Amino acid sequence: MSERKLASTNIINEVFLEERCVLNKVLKLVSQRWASEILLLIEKDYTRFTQLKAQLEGISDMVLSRSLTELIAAEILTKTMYSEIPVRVEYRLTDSGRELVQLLHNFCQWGKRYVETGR
Amino acid sequence: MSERKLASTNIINEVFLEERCVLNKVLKLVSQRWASEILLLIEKDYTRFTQLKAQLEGISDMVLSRSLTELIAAEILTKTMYSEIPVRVEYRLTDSGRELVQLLHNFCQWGKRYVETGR
DNA sequence: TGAGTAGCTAACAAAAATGTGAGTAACGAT
DNA sequence: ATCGTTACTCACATTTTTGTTAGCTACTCA
Repeated sequence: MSERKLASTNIINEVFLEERCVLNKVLKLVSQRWASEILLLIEKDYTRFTQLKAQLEGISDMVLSRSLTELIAAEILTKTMYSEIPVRVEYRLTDSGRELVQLLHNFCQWGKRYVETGR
Repeated sequence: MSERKLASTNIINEVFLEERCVLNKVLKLVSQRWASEILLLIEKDYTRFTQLKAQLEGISDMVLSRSLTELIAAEILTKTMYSEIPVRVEYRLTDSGRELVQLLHNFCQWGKRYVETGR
């Protein structure tokens, strides 16, 4: 309590882990709230903003938008805008995104076998 | 700003996702800070508290202890205490834990192929 | 002119995750 | 009697994640 830290230990630890194994970056990405569901929905062909929003009860425009932006930055999704009226925007999985979704399905199966016991 | 929420939207959304697919519970578990590294270290036979701590630069006793407790609660790890002097405690993977670690290796490989491009 | 549609964004607030610092137990060695 | 060891635990502070509210654009239809 005597001195202040210049960089938060929180970040130092995060960097330590991310440099130790890229796994930690991957987990951070997909474990963000809504991220995995968004990927699964897009895989099932819910490719538009409004379609995703309709499936994700409780999400706000802003939160959905922020999540999509992060997945695009990670090159897991692409965004295509069509000059129609009103505007149409489609989100799709990249090749790496498609592979990632397969890994998510594996986690899901693991969970069904070992977790599936109430909250 | 006019009214208070009885249950936080945060929790409502979390429950929505966890009920939608067990995947969300699994991700939450393994994406907790240090969790994946702890599992990988135990797989490599760093089974004691002090051994783990020595490998995880920057972690405090309390944080390591909390992480281990959560992994035990999820039945991914077991804890065995030996009445020696001083006390010896060993953490080991359960069967489901061993399977989970395999899935983590897959994620790691995905990351090596597609992320591995600086922070 | 006013309402509706699709898809956003910024500033801020609430909540959860993560970390700190000090303390504990039980025993052996000095 | 005090120190060192291993393996913790508690109350609380900090930082990050997640959500809220109120906007905006650009165009169409009535």
